[in-house]
Amino acid sequence: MSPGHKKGTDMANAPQCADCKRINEVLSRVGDRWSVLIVISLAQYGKMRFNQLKRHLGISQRMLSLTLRELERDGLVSRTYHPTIPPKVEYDLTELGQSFREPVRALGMWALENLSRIDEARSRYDAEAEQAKKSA
Amino acid sequence: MSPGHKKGTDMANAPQCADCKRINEVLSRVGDRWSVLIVISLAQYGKMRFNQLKRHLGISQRMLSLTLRELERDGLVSRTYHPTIPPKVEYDLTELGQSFREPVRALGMWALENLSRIDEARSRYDAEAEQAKKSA
DNA sequence: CGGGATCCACTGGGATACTG
DNA sequence: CAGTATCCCAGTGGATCCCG
Repeated sequence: MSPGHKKGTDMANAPQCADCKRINEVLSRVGDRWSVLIVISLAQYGKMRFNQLKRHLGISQRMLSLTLRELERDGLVSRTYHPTIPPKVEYDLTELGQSFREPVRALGMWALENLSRIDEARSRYDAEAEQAKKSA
Repeated sequence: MSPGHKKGTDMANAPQCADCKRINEVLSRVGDRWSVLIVISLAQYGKMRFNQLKRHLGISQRMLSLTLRELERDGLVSRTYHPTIPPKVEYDLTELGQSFREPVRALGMWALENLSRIDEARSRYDAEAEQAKKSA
């Protein structure tokens, strides 16, 4: 397989619990940043073209192409090629991709709602760490 | 900061849309595999000790320690140190961590339900790719 | 037991440059 | 326009050894 882009952990022979392995497997598939962002974009705007996605996401065309292929392979995204000149390719969510929107949105909403709280916790933590360092 | 573990993309000066940046930021925080798995474990079993988590997840102690610190910093996990001999440290979810369970569970459920469908799509895709290669 | 410090391999991912 | 192919660096993360 091409350079870069290979997912999943193997960790020699991880003796972990079956559930974790399962979930791990799952996250390895659709869990990366770009996949999620692509799905969200398509969900929001419908059919999109390659460069349109590229500009919208601020993703390098390498990662876009790689990730789109994976998503197509996983059956979340459909790719339609129009052999015109210049060529035109449109990407869209499949049924499966659509069904993925909900959980993703839930996670996104939580994140948006709690980002500030996380930031607070961080500064608090960092401040305390700073204190601890001074009294050394 | 210590070796390894730094999240987030910068992509030079990504001209992407604000939403995407925001979501990206969010995913950078609590979006990695280990964070999710740790939260799930704690959610399921309650307070857990270091090596207990380690064994349960099949995670290297380096990543466990790193990830736990991040989670504590982000205010999702609490750390209680018992200065006994031998020492005993317990990790648990905070309120914020608890609230994170729901969206995570939603995602997990979707994944579990659709894993087989993804697998199907994959073999289909791979088979077709194989075909295409033969007629070359 | 609960980590910190090192070392090292692999991979994610950006920057070109080239093709159809 | 829609990619593919290279190159290459930085970050991720496992393995080890060590210490209180």
